[in-house]
Amino acid sequence: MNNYKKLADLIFPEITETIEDLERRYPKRDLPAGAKVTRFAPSPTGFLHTGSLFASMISRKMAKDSNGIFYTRLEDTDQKREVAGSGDSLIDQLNKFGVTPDEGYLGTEKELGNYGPYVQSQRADIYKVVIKYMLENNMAYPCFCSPEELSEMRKVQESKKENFGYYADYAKCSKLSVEEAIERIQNGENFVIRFRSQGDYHNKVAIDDAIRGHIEMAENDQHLVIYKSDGLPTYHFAHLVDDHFMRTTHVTRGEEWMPSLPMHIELFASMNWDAPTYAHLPVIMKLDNGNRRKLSKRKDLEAAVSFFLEQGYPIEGFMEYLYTIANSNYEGWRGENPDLDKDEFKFSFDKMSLDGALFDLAKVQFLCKEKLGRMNTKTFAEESYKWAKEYSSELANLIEKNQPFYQQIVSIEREKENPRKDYEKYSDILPLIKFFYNEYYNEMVKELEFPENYSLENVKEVLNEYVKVFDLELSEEDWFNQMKEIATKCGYATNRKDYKKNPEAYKGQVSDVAAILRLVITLRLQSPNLYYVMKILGKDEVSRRIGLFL
RNA sequence: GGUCCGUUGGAGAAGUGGCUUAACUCACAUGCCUUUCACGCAUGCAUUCACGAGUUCGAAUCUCGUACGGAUCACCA
Repeated sequence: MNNYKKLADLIFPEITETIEDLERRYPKRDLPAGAKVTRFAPSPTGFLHTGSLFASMISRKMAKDSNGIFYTRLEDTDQKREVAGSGDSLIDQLNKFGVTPDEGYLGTEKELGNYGPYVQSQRADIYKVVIKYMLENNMAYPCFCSPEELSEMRKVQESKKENFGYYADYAKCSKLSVEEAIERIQNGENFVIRFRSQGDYHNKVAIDDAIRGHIEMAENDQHLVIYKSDGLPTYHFAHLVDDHFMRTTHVTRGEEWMPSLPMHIELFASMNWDAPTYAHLPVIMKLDNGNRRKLSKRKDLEAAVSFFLEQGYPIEGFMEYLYTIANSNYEGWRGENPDLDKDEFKFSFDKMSLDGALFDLAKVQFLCKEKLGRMNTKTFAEESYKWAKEYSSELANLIEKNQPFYQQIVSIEREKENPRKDYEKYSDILPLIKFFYNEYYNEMVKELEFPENYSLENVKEVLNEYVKVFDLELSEEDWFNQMKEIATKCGYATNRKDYKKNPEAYKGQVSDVAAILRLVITLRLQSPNLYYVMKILGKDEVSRRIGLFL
């Protein structure tokens, strides 16, 4: 037995499986030509980030468009940062946005597929098989350097203006003999395992990125840690092993990973494995004091996907926005195909921009207003109720009290060519429809004040005239003719042109007459079409409200 | 400090040497329509593509330099 093997057996005596065993256990996937296998691999450190949703949405779409597989994997190798329960909420939120995995981690104790386990902390033995192999072949070695030594080393490098890290002559433990390593381990010293890089910083590696095209970077020469003292692998090593054995073809991830690309390339090459195709996605940005920076969960509400859920932005509208920043030709396609499902659009990597888009809430709002405005009444009522049950008990109670009434309210100026678009999110509903409900009206009415240009006498005069002819059975046209008659009687112009021509001759115009009625009935200067509002409130309630003022 | 990436209006962008007097979408402004608001319609909003130099009959598009912005350099992912 050679000494490398002895070292490997000393560290991992329990591991008897080989790489070949793993290759057999996780065979190449049987998929149609060109099918992409993609993944979303979050760490359970909090809630779903908008940038992560963006990346996972693209991964899923790429797989779907090619009849491939999109799977999820939980990267929980950092126990310190782990937030209990966040794995489940990650999956839950992903599903809410329609980014549903075909395979993989589906929540605690739930997974689907033959390439698992899909939770990294449960894959320790798999990683160990590969590390043992690397140890046996002197591709990796134990390192006994303490954190203090390492930070000391970094200070030296900083002062000498050299590259930071564990490489070349700085890689002290790479120079240790196997015999010495064995001895120190037998003495119970703490250690990690590092990859023995063969790279030379002065050479270049050529890499093809699916989005950025051909790039050249310096070769990796860092002896990175692959196995931590807690027995778990680092990200880089888990990426190598998992994406190989899960047979990932395309790794789509944020551009913050670009600098570690040479490292990953070397890792794959050292094992003689084909590296996946990489696609480094632009990061969504935000303007902060004139500078762009990454959307930050700490500073920006929009960075957490839960914000949009809580506010009640319609999922479809929000995803529409993500699509427009993902592929530059999407908006044009949407313009030509307003009625097709967005899934029918085919994504391509070369229509992705290279620098990150500034997150544009105004555009999200526009798209959401579009979606909500064009929903039919039934869907709108259902969806808003679904939202209310989860996020606004106040609205939910109101709806439950009288569902048909609620449907009528939200049906105003809906299901027509140019529908009304006054909601951008479900949380906008309640404040805008409160006045329909007596319990709110009776409270709010106490605070009503007429604007200066409506004197008390004028208000009374108009209301008195209206009471005389009050009739809700009329057609909209006849109803409006009543308004005009009242206008004439009380000294208002019946149309805008007359008033503009000779403003001195009138108290105002019909719109002022309508405004008086509107104020009394809705307590607001703006409301949906008054005629419909009154019809929905009904004769009794409308006369009650007018009566209150007279 | 090293390395990599990027730079077309307020935002997203099209454009890859002449068809560009720089598409389209959002925002903004003005006007029209209108019982208010929202909708809708119309018009306006980069004489110029970060800057400088070069190549060319011709450059937003090619080359070089400068500036600016971003990412990253952990036993975090």
